[in-house]
Amino acid sequence: MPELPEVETIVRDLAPSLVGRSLKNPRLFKRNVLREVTPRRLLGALRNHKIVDLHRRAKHIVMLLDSDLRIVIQLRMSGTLLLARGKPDQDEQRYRVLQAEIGRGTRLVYRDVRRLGTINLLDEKAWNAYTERLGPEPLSEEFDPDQFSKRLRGTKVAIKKALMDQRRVVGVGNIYANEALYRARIDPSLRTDKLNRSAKHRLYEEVRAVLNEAIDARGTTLKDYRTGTGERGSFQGILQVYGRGGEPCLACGSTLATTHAIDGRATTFCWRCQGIKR
DNA sequence: ACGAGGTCCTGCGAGC
DNA sequence: TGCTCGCAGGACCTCG
Repeated sequence: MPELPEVETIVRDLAPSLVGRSLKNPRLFKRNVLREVTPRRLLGALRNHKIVDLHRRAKHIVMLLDSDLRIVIQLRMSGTLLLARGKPDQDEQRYRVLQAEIGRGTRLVYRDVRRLGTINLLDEKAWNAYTERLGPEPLSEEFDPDQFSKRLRGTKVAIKKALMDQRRVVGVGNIYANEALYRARIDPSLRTDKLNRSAKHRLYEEVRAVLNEAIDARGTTLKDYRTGTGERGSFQGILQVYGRGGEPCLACGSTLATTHAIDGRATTFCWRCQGIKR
């Protein structure tokens, strides 16, 4: 679930407690989230190095250590990284994947119900090679409508699928793709090469607006997502289309529809506002 | 270059 | 109550 706003919220919450610190007693409970790295190497890196920076790139949490190594966490569907104190509750015990102590009775916990998330340990070269394949950050200052337009070139896939393609632009997943397309009044199934200049410009604006608003609301909690301090986000109460199939459109009152025709993912839209032929 | 579909996982609600 | 099925925020792969 976590998309850009959720990952950004977690990183902002955790950075003050983690940067400049080293972790103690790291423990790995489930090993199938590890990709290229072995448990031994991961735990060794956590044990022996201070955290010098924590930031977000795309939907990844990047923890830079005081070597050229970084621990890269991709939360995917149900991963969450948070600080916990006191006795771990049942859920934590059941779903924790990795944890480490940061002192004063506080621990850093990576929990993941479905364990589709991934943890990697990459040196600078491997990280650069990886991140170069990803698209630009939609909230960066350099990201302008022109760059967005260029990124959408050369494909006939549905605009919703292109928007979620992390090689074109990063950070947008199913929830915010639905929201941005609705807000920009664009048919999610429209071929990307058929979007006119004005539609692309509206989409650019709405992608940025919805991501910023979701960050302000500390993310969308449908089920598993928690902020870095273990709380629920609040954007789920502000969603206009996602999860509202069968309910009235907030703008025109038409009944919102849900389809799985685009890439097999739930797409909810308004026939009238998004100009879709029945 | 594209769409379709499978894969990694567990939980949950619907339907019987 | 208990079962089976399909679906859930993501990203990767193969096949035709």
